[in-house]
Formats: sequence, structure tokens, C-alpha cells
Amino acid sequence: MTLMVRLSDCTPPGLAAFLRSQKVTPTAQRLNIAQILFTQHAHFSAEDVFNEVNKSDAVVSKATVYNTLGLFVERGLIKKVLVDPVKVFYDSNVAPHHHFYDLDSGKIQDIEPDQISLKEVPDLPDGTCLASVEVVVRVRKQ
Amino acid sequence: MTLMVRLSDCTPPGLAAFLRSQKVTPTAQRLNIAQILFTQHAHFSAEDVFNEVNKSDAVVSKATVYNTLGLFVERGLIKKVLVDPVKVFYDSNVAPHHHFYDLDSGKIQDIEPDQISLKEVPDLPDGTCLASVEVVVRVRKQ
DNA sequence: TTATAGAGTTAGACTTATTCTAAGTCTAAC
DNA sequence: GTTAGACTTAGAATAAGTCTAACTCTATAA
Ligand SMILES: [Mn+2]
Ligand SMILES: [Mn+2]
Ligand SMILES: [Zn+2]
Ligand SMILES: [Zn+2]
Repeated sequence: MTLMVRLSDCTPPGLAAFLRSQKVTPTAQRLNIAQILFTQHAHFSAEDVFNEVNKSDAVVSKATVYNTLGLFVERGLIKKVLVDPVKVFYDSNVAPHHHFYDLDSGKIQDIEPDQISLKEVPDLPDGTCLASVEVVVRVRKQ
Repeated sequence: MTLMVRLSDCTPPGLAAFLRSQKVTPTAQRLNIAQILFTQHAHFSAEDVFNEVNKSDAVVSKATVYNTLGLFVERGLIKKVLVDPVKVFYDSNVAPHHHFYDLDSGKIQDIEPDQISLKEVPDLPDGTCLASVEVVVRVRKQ
């Protein structure tokens, strides 16, 4: 799923098939949002997605942006990234990896998992199973 | 700084001296908040602190809770912990360490830094310096 | 001591990310 | 084609956190 089409182009046929394969009905709104998310690897706030999707002729409501982002997270198509205290980012790279977070600019950057070797995960609390291991490397100017 | 006094007891003399040593004027409100934060290691939301501090006779406003938590973070006396998408937690353990976050219960647990050996930090983005490296191990029931 | 400048506190208004509601629209199965 | 239920929507609601402007306290100087 790396299509690299422009928003102005017509919907790539693969995208609807992809959503269907994930048991997601490919509505016009979801296709617009999916196109933004799945044709580039980046970290988007809900507002970013809302602005991007409404830049072209398409109009998608705020509620649908949140609904769709929530659905895609549920289906494992994107991941939430919690690095900023005021908003969630959504990551279209669902492979395990880590992040730099620039405290000054608010910019997020991927760290490939082989760049930070976690020797071992500690014993999990009783009655729990692992969901994810994520490293945030916070950096500052200078 | 591990005093383990109860809120109902009178202010431990060491606490005011401690705040003064950190260039923080020890007002009544700050002492009440400090007592909650510094006499136990735990992870508190602003609301937790507000509720705790107002359980006893003391009354501290929401604004002062936020002001004081912000001041203490600035002075390095506590740390923000970002694991939950809807609120910030404050950690009175400022030594480098990591966290378990239970997605079902919302509970945070410390992981000692020697329990997760990060072999190396990757090359930082140009023009930046390291602020912190934090690992969140998310777990689920079962 | 007392006066005073400025630091700290406060109620409540405000902001803003996110969720909810309830009414309308679309999709897909029959 | 009908229809049930899935989807979308505007706008109201929620909730964490910030701001404002008036009041109170602290600490220093006289
Ligand atoms: Mn917040
Ligand atoms: Mn939020
Ligand atoms: Zn990423
Ligand atoms: Zn901790």
C-alpha cells in the first residue's frame, strides 16, 4: 500500500479494494482520508487531516475525520502517537518503530527500530500481555 | 526527600526548606501540593492532586494546582508523563526510568531503567540536543 | 515594626481537542 | 426498488488546561 497519488488525481482503484479487504466500507469520505494517510508516511493530527482533505473540492466533516481515524486505528491501519500534551498524532506507519519529538518545533520523526536496540522487555505486570513498546526521544534546539 | 507524612499531620519542616532550596517560595498551597507529591512516588493527574489536596481542610484552587505543577516541572522537581491521550500525569520520581501503561485500567507503573537496556540512542536530528529518552510499554488485560 | 512592590492565589471566563446527539443520507442486501 | 442499518453531519456538549483581573500574601527596605 504505497501508491503515491496526488489528491487531485482520481481515487486509486487499489485504495477501495484495500479498505474492503480490511472490512471497511469505502465511502467517499473514507477514501479521501485514506488517500491522505496511505499515500505518504507522516504524522498527522486530526486537524491536519481535516485541513488536507478539505483543501481539494471534497468536504468531509470534523466528526467524520475523528470517526474515520478512530476506525482506522481500531483496524490497525494507523497508530496513535502520544508525544504532545495537547493533541494526538496519527501515524500511517504501523510497523514497529520509535520517534524523535522536537520540543521546540513540535515535529515528529521516525526512528527505525534497529536504531534503538531494546535488549529486553521487563516482566509484564501480572495478568497483562504486551500491546506495544514505544520509545520517544525528546530533543531540543541547539 | 522521602518523608511519608500524612496530610492531616502538620507540615514537615523539611518540606519548606526543600522548596526554598529549589528557589520556590513555600506558600501554604505549595506545601500542601508538595506534601502529596513528595511523600510518595506515584503518578498523579492534575485532578488527582486537586482532589487529594482538597480532601483535608486545605482548599487550593484548580488554577493554583496547575500553576504549581507547572512550576515544579520547570524546576525539575516532577516530570510530565504522556501516556494517556486525554490527560497528563505528573511523576514525582524524576530519576530516569520508564513506564508500563495498562490500556484497560489506565494505571501507570514504573520500570527501572536497568530493566530495559537501551543499547544506544540514534544520531539526533541536526541542530538538536537530547532532552530525554522514555519508553512506554503498553499492556492489556490477560 | 510598618510600608510596599511584586509574587502568589483565585473564581470564573475562555480555549481547544475530542466526543456526543439526533436527524438526514447512503450502501448493500433482498 | 425497498429497506435496514451503516455512515455522515452540524452543532451542542465535554473536559483538560489556560488566561484574566482583582485580591491577598510574602519578603524586603525604611
Ligand atoms: Mn491536555
Ligand atoms: Mn486530547
Ligand atoms: Zn512514526
Ligand atoms: Zn514513573
